[in-house]
Amino acid sequence: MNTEQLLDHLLRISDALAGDMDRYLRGLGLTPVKAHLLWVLHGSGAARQRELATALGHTPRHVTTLVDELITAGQVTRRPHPEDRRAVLIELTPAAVRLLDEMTAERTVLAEQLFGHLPSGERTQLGRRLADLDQTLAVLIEAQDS
Amino acid sequence: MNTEQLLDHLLRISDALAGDMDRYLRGLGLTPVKAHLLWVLHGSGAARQRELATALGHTPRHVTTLVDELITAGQVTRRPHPEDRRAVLIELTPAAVRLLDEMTAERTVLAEQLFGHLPSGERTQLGRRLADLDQTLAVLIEAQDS
DNA sequence: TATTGTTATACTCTATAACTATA
DNA sequence: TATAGTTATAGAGTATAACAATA
Repeated sequence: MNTEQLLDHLLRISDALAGDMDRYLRGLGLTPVKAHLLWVLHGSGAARQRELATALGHTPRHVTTLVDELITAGQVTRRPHPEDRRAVLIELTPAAVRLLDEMTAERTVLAEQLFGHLPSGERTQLGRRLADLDQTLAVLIEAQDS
Repeated sequence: MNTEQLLDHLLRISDALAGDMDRYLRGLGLTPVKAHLLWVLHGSGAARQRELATALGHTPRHVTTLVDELITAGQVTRRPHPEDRRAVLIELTPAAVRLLDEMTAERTVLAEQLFGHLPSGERTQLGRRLADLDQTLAVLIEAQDS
């Protein structure tokens, strides 16, 4: 098997995975960016919109829109920052926490479907390869950015 | 290494790969769909817009827009279908053929950067795993669609 | 003077529907 | 009556710039 065939497989897998994720998120009424925003909040607890914008790599203006829509959907709340009257704090609602739990469970199922049948030794080996690829790509992209 | 860690790596690789492709295509003045359209033409030769719409999974209306823009960019031409006066035939220009050649070369380089260092035996083994994943995902997605 | 977030505006990508010319 | 493609229109997602309130 030559390197181009390997890349070909990898690209097809990426496409399928991304498409699958997108469909799943749409089914929950989330765009990929909104889901990302919820995950960021899940990890950090309450956050300013400015912080969310930085974490997501989007404009503050865009975060305003996202937060507005997530509030309408009942997944986050906005409240004044106790110490900085310019800022607001965004927090997950209990409904969003439940949603994220469900997404985590779904992800566990997918992981099991994809890799569950591999014997432990092969899992380890595949893990090494994937970590390696992950790393190589990060380096390549870093290099391009400069 | 557990299955979730494997999925985690795979998702990060997918993201990086998709982002990298997108940036590269933007640099060439192409959106992912336009690049796809050019590849379809590369494979099929001249084609009707209706055929392109089906191949890309998009609406005929959208193909009209894409073709308009690709004509402006000098990458395809539109000419009347010789036998069906309702239809038009879309063809690649020599400039587009050169562009696709360049993209192919770029892809070869990436494949080599990602997998070139692997000894042949490990390449074969990784190839099997990836083909397997590819297949598993296809089955899962098929199942969801029904 | 700098920062947080919002109002106003616009651009890109994609979709639906109605229509014209032809089969 | 059905098909190929276009005109008209609209929606989602994202960006820039100008601005108000606060630091």
